[in-house]
Amino acid sequence: MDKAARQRRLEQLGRVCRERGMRCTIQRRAILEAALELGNHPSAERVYEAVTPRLPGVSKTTVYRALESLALLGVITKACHPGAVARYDCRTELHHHLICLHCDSIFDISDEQLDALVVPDTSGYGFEVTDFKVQLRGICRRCREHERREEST
Amino acid sequence: MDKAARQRRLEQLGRVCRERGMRCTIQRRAILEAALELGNHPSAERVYEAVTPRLPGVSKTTVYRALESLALLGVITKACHPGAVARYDCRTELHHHLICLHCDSIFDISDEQLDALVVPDTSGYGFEVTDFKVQLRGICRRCREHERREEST
DNA sequence: TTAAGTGCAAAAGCTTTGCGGGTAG
DNA sequence: CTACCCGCAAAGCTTTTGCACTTAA
Repeated sequence: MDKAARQRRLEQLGRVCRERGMRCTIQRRAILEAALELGNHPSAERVYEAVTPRLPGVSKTTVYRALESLALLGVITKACHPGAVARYDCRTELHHHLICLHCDSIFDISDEQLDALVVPDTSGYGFEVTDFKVQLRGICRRCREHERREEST
Repeated sequence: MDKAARQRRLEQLGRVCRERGMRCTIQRRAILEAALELGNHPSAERVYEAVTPRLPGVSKTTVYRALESLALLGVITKACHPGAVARYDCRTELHHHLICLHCDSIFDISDEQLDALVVPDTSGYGFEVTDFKVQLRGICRRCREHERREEST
């Protein structure tokens, strides 16, 4: 994501905060910035590492709380993946995930056909769909190469 | 899932174990049985509770390890959802998930249109897709009713 | 027989909570 | 000014690990 785009996201944060009566603190701004620069579905831990240099002394608690707040505001979203750690997704536009069942990596993928998916009627379940995401599960390049190397020995 | 179906799954376990040189222990059988009876995407904790009465003294460690093994064997799969705890999915046939962003519940949904989804070419990423799943994200009936009740007060 | 699997206890993460003090609006 | 937010420390959960013992094949 380029600098201008990140700038726009920070402005979005300010706007959304005002709308919801939440504060746009330097911590939240810095944490959003760091998450945007990291890009690829960082864990809270990774974000913490990235924020520390630009905001020395920030606490891990704050990172957790800020990410939760940002997700609540809809500025980022919680990512869904197999495994234990919560991961965050900084892209808000519709996109999908390649999930490696071996190393738990997540890769973004954009595809018009996937976007055009027809969401079925879920009113029978009383369920209100707000969003959808396609998970393509399998093995990533790195893990495949690893496996091949092990087989050849 | 009815008794006959569960029986078939236990036989599947035996078969797959033999193929892969893994043992079909009473623990693994009991843990699979418990997971099948629970049905709805149980956490390791829930499975542990369900196994205990039928296999007193089983350790939580074993439940974790057995679920991991069962997933490795492909007898169950790890579910992917937003939130921290690992969840397991006992249905192996193609199906999709309604995910409540509020309470993290997962509901199964079957839909031919979703099943017919065209998996895009991911060879450019070096990624080999083995499986896919559509996540429809939103708010479940219960959480919606909760919200409505709170608003009216 | 014997390698894979299990139980126990303890450690290792990841995440949340309570509280006093700080600060954006 | 004051309600919201932060940092700290400590607790709470889930999950993993090391090791000696057991057991399925």
